Amino acid sequence: MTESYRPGELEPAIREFWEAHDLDRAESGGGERFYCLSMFPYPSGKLHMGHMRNYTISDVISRYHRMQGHRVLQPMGWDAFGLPAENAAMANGVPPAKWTRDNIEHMRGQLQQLGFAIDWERELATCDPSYYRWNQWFFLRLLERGIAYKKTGTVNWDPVDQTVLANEQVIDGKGWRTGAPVEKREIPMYYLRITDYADELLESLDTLDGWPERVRTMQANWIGKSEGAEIAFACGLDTIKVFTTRPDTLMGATFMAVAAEHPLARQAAEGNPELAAFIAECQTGGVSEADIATQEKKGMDTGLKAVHPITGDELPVWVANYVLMAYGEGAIMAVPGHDERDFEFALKYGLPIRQVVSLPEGGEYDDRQWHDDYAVKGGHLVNSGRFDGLSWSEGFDAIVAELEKRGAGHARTQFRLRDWGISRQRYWGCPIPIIHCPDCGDVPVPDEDLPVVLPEELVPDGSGNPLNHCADFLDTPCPKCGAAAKRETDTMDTFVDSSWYFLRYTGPDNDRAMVDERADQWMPVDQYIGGIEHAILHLLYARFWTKLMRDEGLVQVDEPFKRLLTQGMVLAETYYREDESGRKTWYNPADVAVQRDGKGGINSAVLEADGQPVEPGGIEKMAKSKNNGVDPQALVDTYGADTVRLFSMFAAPPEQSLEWSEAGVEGAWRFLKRLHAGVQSHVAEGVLPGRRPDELGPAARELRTRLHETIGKVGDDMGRRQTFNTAIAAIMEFCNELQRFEADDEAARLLIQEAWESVVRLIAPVTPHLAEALWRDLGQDGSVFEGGWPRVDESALERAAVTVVVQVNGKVRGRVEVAPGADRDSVQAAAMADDNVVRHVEDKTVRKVILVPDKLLNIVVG
RNA sequence: GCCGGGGUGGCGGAACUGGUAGACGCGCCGGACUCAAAAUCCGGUUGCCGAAAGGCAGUGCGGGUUCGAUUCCCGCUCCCGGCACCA
Repeated sequence: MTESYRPGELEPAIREFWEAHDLDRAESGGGERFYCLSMFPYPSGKLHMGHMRNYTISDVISRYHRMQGHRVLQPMGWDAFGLPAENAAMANGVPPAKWTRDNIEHMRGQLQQLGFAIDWERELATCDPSYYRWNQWFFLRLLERGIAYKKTGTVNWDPVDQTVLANEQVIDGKGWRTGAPVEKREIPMYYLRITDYADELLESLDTLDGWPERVRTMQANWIGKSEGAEIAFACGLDTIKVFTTRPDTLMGATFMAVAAEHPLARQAAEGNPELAAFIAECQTGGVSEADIATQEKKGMDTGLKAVHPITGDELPVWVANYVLMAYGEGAIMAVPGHDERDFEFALKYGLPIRQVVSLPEGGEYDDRQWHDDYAVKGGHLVNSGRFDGLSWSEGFDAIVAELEKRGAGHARTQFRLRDWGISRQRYWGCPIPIIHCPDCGDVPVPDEDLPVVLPEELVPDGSGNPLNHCADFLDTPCPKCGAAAKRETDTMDTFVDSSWYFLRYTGPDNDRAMVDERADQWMPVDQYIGGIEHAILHLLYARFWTKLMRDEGLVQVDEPFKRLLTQGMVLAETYYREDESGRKTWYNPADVAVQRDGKGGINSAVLEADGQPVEPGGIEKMAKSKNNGVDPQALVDTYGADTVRLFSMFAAPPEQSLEWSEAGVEGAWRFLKRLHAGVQSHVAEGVLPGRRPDELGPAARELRTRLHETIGKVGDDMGRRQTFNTAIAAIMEFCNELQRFEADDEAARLLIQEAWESVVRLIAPVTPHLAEALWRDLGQDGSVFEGGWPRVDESALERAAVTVVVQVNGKVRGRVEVAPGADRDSVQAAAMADDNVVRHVEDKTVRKVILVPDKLLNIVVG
């Protein structure tokens, strides 16, 4: 009588065993160090499927490396500051600190139930003063070095709540709570000079060969290095400076456009109420680039004239809403002939459009209809006076040289990347350690007074930062002169917190330094895993911060993350009902019963609670707004952690989005039951640990070949390719073969023992609890994670014959068995013994025969 | 709008360097076991034609390169991620 698989009993017992043997500690064990890091979670309340997936990937990689004999660090912490805690506080009246810490408690318990080999002694939370004091300390160093500086920046302003809004809180140009049209407002903020590092951040992308190409491309485009020219246009007594990537088109500049915030626009508006009104109109709406880039292009003539630096022509100066103050100089020379946005604007306002570069592919230029060819770099200059006939690149150089001669411009490199504004007008964040003194100005908090501790009992109400009304925090003597002064109430962008947490994990207990020598021992992170949505901002800031810490002499690494895996999103079906006013109520998929037709399509969906129908709303990213988050906890309770882990690794490759499916979880559960039963039935006949078979019959030899092919494939999939879905598929496939195999002698039983020992080790990174239990059932001592990774026996891979596919004109017509390495003529001869092949070849002339050795033969006839 | 990625059976996906399209799993169909059901086990399952052998079509759409294209190239389309204050 064999035991059945009961994860509810098995899993906690196995976790106790791990804990008793200290298996999850990074410092335990020997071997090379391997730092496996997952993006730490925001403690939003409950673990969601995205977390589950992220940490399972990380755990599979960690355990795989542990089995390779490495000393693995897999830490965990909490990205604990941020907006959702303030929103929860407004909704429930609970201070963000309490809400956050309660969530951490709950989520830590959930993570522990999933059996992740996390070194919990290194746990950290960014809202703890012991962590954020080092944000403050380092900020002061950056201030000393001139990397941190103060200037104004544009924010979304809700005129009713009198508060700054995050981009997320601006919906269709209106405040999310008040519905009031949002305004742009200029306020003073602290910035970090990330642009000083733009070149290095761009160039060292080339060294990151363990990163996905798409992430490197996105970062390179974000940094956006472009070679061009800075050109000065005289405008009365002022000068309008512009940057252009196409100085070769200078002779086609027909007007100038400046941002609404540009000083010249302001100046021109003083005597021009119509223009002032237009500029005010430009001040409405959100500040996000997506909003600005999609809004209708609008502009107004300022009446000012700029002088073309070469022709001396007067160009009208317009204010245009598509010119960004934050990019370049806040002004452009408009070349409608060769820039799509300028073209569209010129067409709308009847401004001249002039072709100055011929089309590279020839063809007619039509100034009523834009074609993408007009912006292509190529062709030669036309309508450009003495520059006519030069190629576009010769024209580029000649015009820049001419501008330099006249003192009106020079070649320049421009980055799209802007300096990083880190000030947030919010309570639940790391206080910026500055004191404002009426006499001394902005005074840095002295190091010995750090940390500036955030009061934790405040409850924000939506109308601004409660720190502004908290006298205990606000009032403090000036460190310089001792006079009454006020603390800065802005807090830091939470991206600051997440830009160096991976360094703190290496020495979280150090209360005298930000990091110590242990950082250099563990860094760089060997494997980083996180959502693709972080491909640009977080990863760029973390790279930047690492370089800042390097330049401060705190660490030696240039780049923090050697290898990066960007996991896809977790998606789920959405369901809703619409009321008369068109307002949608979203229902959680777990509460909806779906009837499917015979072919698998959805017939009907009803809410289980009332049996009434709900509408399917499509498959979307699991999110609160659509109420389609599936709680992993319920699944863990039903099936155990191993089943949920197995499904989430099996359902899709890690980089792709994953559609949640309860039915798929059932499949994973069935496989584990079969695996358990298979091992048990072998064990029931007696275990034979450590012995290997020799003399095997043909069927057994084939099974052993398949076993060692599987070991090779799974190792490659888990290590090099990181396609855990195909690794699991290969294990399942082999198990199917193994369970069909019947042992008829001692050697075959030894093979079955070898096979189960190998299967258990191959699956161990994915389903660690079950694997650990089965390892012991197979008569092994100690932990499966200390038992090593199975080795491929090369001699088992040799086969007597291979199957070669035979094609005629590219269509499969047969298969032949030949000796490995058989040459073209002998494979062709074998193929001509196949009736079906002969039928397609006879009566025709063989024109060509192509052999892909051991795989395919294509006979081309005609 | 700009940058990046994706689209393959009823569904999730596989096919790694241009070489058998659909591995593995789900679902469905049939069968075994059972008084019955569940669980489990066995078989089938891209579509069309065919009793079968086999044939034809087929990887979002339109074209191209090649003996051979899911894979490479050109054009389109739809979906997803990011766009600097969501994290």
